[in-house]
Amino acid sequence: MGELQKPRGTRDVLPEEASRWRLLEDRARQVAARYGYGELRTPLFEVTELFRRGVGEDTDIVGKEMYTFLDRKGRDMTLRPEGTAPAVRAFLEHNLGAGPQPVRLFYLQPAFRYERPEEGRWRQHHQFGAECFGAAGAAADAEVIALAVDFLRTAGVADFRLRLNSIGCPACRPAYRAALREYYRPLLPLLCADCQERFGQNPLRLLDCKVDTAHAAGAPRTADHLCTDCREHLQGLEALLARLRISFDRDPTLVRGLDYYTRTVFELESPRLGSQSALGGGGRYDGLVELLGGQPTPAVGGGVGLERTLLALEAGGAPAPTVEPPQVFVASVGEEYALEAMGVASQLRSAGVRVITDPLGRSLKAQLKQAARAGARWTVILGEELSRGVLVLRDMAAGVQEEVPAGELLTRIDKGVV
RNA sequence: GUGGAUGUAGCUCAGGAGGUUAGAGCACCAGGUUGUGGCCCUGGGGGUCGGGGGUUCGAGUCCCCUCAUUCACCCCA
Repeated sequence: MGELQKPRGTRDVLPEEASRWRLLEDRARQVAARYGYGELRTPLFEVTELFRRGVGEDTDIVGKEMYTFLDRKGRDMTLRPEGTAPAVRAFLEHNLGAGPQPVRLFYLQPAFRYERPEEGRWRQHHQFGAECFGAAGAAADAEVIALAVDFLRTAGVADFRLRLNSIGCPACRPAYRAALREYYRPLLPLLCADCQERFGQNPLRLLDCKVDTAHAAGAPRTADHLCTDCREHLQGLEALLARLRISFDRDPTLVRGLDYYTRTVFELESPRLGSQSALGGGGRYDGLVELLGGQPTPAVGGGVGLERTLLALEAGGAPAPTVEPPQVFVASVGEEYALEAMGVASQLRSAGVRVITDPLGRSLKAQLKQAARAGARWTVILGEELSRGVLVLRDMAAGVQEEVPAGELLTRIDKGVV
């Protein structure tokens, strides 16, 4: 390795892999269109304050994972670590709340988090996300979840699990939080160091402690402490998912690390991915729009990680899509015909044919080898017969060739290639 | 951020408990065919042995540091 390497936790996508990416992105756009979501493109960076307020000061993302820098005028900026806060900002900045509701937006974009990289977790990753503003009912939750599930299915991910929970709302969460504290207080000395901290800051996250699941198992359950509205919302969502034939597991320990969620939270996970198993996730965030300065607006959203989707596809043995090979290789015999080759190639390209030539002045033998390797259906050979106005057209698969008048080349190829 | 593993050609890997010019297969290039590919034969180009420092007469091989990857934790996409 040289001294100049890509930054830690980032990846290069070479042509072969890029075709996988294009396919996946196409699928994402198709699915978004089928659900009526319009594409949103926001800047790669935002003022840091947006994430501090939007994502939450106590979260891991804001606390230790942001790529933050001062610009030349000393303004505090951050590479976007997630998509929801910028979407809300754009929703407000363009006053989308004034138009027809709900407002449905999707994005296909990178996000940046300063974490320790490993397989499945990178410092720059890409998300397909969807946000729905202005719909308070469970139908919107179901729609966003269905969209994410639909995307994974359309992409070809064979098996994944949907986990679902409700973490309540400002009306019922305080009481639940208090109940949790009451339960955990006597256990406090037994908890892991992280959990001792969580106890004070965000007791809900005590639930997804993996160090000691025994404690969480006996803890008060969210479902038993939801207010009537939240309980009905969750029941409504479950009924809708059942109607959509989307199976799910209720998981009372599912909390998620972002502060803005209310009621519904969900995660999609793959059994094939090892420790970074979440393919996607999301939830409802009814308080966020107001928190960022707008009118109270219910909203729900979610995202799916593209890298992890690709990993799950490969783990599931999905075949790699092929790069489109050239249709024609134009070969020439000797330097004197190299110019002619460029001309013929140019003419074919104007007609929309995918053509390559040999820029290295190699032997005909080597050129045919290149043609075969590149997967060209035809090889055009230019040599002395050009003086008679003909060239040689070789069918690479069949291994046969014939002389063709130069003027008929395009029609011959068209017939064969189409 | 914590703990562990790994790091030799483009790729997959050999290099017995330090010893002379670091190897193989595949890939790449050329020749065998003065104008013809996929097979075969012959030859060739490629390596700061991840990087730096140290021990030693001598280090790919031992020690330290560092970088990268990877496994788990943490967290999430």
